[in-house]
Amino acid sequence: MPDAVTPDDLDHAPMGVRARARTQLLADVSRIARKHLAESGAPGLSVRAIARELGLASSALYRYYPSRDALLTQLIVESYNELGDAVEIAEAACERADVAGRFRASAHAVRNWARSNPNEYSLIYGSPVPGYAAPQHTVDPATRVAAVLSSILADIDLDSLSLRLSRNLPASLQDQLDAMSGPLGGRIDQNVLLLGVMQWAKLFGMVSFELFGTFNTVFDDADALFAASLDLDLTALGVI
Amino acid sequence: MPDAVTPDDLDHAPMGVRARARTQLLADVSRIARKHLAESGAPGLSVRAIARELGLASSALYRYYPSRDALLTQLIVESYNELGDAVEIAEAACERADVAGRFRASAHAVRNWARSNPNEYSLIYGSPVPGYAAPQHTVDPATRVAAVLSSILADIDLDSLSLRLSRNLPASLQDQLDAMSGPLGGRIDQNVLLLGVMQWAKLFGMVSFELFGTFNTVFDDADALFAASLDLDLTALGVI
DNA sequence: CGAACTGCAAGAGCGGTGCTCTCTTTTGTG
DNA sequence: CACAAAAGAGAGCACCGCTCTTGCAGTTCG
Repeated sequence: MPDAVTPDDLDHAPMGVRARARTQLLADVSRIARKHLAESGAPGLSVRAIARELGLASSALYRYYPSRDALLTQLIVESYNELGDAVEIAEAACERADVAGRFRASAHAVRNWARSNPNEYSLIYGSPVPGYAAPQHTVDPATRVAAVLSSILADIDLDSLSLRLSRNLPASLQDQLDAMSGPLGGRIDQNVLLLGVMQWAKLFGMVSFELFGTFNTVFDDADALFAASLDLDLTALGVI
Repeated sequence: MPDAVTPDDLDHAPMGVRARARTQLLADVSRIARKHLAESGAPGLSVRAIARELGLASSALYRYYPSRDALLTQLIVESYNELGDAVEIAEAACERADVAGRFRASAHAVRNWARSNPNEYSLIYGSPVPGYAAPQHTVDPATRVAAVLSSILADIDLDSLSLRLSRNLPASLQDQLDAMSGPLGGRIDQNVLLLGVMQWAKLFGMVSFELFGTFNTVFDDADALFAASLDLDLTALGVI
C-alpha cells in the first residue's frame, strides 16, 4: 500500500525509513560513545564495545564512522561546543557593565564544566593523541571560550590596569596581538590583551592542576584557591 | 678454572653472572622504553614491542616488570626527576640575590625541557590515565619544581609586591598556604605565596597551551609570548 | 661432586582492540 | 518487477596486555 503512506509523525523532513534509521543510529552511537567517554575516558572508548551495546557487529559501525578517530573527533567537537555553550550562557547572564561579574562567571563556567565532565575536559585540554591531527572543523568550536574572554577584555580600559609590562613588546608579538583584537570589533589595547592571554592560560592551568591531580596533597580547598585566583586577575585588570 | 676468576671489570659489586645480566636487562628495557615513549608517546608504549626489540619473548619481560603500568610508573618518576634536575641546575647557576634571574631560569628550564621532551611532559602534566593511580613514591619527584619556585619566593619581600589581594583569604586557604611555607625554613608571606602558586599554574598552563596546540594559529612567536609572561610575573612580584 | 632449588626464557593461549573483506539480506527506485 | 544501493554479519589479520606451563641454566647446599 504505497499510496497509503502518510507523512510520518516524525520530524518535518519526509525521510525514508532507511534515512531515518540511519539518523537514529548515528544519534545512538553518539549517545553511547559519550557515555563511554564519560565513564572510561578517551582511551577506553572502543568501537567494538559500542557495537556490542547496540547489538550490532563491530564491522557494521564502519558504515557510519570511517574510523575510531572520526568518532573521537566528533566527541571533541561536541565537548568544545558544550563548554562553549556553558561559558557563553554564563557570561550572557551578566550585565554588560559588570566586567568583573562576566569574568568570574565565565571562569567558573569553565571550571564547573570541567569538574562535571573531567574526561571530556581531558580530551580537549589534556595530552594530544600522538598520531592524531585535529581536523580543520574542530578549530572554530575550540575558540569559543577565548572569544568570550576577549569580548570581556574589550570592555576594559587601559587606564584601569594595575599591572603593565615595563618594557615594550617585540614587534612579532605586537602584530599577533593586533591580529587577535581585530575581529573583536574595536581594537583591544595590547597590554590588556596580553594580560588576558596570560589569565586565559592561568585559568586552564589552574583547572588542569586541580583536575589532573597536581594540586592533590597541597590544596584541598580548591574552591577558595580558584576564587582567590580570579580576585588576583580582576585586581590586575583593575576592575575590582 | 673457577679459582682463576678475578673480580670482574664491572662495578664494585661482585654480583653473580645472573644478577649482572638482570641489571643489564633492566637498564636495556628502561632505555628502549624511554626511546619508544619519546617517539610514540605513552599510548604507543608496548611491552611486546620492547620485547621484540630485545629479542625476547614478551612473557619474559614480566619477570622484570609486573605490568605495563609499572613500566609507565618508572617512566613517570624518571621524567619528574629529569625535569627536576633541569630546573634545579638552571636555578642554581644564578646568583642568590638575582631573584628575577632565578625565576626566569627556572621557568625557561621547564619550558625548554618540555619542548625537548614533549611526550615525557604529556605523561606527567597531561591527561591522567583513567585507571591509573600514581604510587606514593612518584609524589616526591613531582614536587621538585614547586620546591624550587618556593625557594625563590622565599627571597621576596611582601613590600615589593605590586599586586595584592584586596580581600582577606578564607581561613582554610590560609592554613594551606602556611602548611606550604612551613617546610621552606622561613615562612613565606601569604600574598607572595599565593601569587607564586598562580604563577606556577600559569607557567604550566602556558607550556601546555604551547605544546598541546592551543596556541596554534594564534601565536607563532611563542618565545616572545613566554618572555612577556615572565616579565609580567616578575613585575607583579616587584623584582624588576 | 651431585642434588635440590631458584631464576629465566619460550611458547601457547585467552580475551581484547581497530579495521578490512566478502557475502547475504534488506530496502528504495526506475 | 527487476536492479542497484545500502546495511548488516562474520571471518580474518595484526596487534595488544597478561597468564600458564614447560624446559633449561645458574646457584646453593648437603
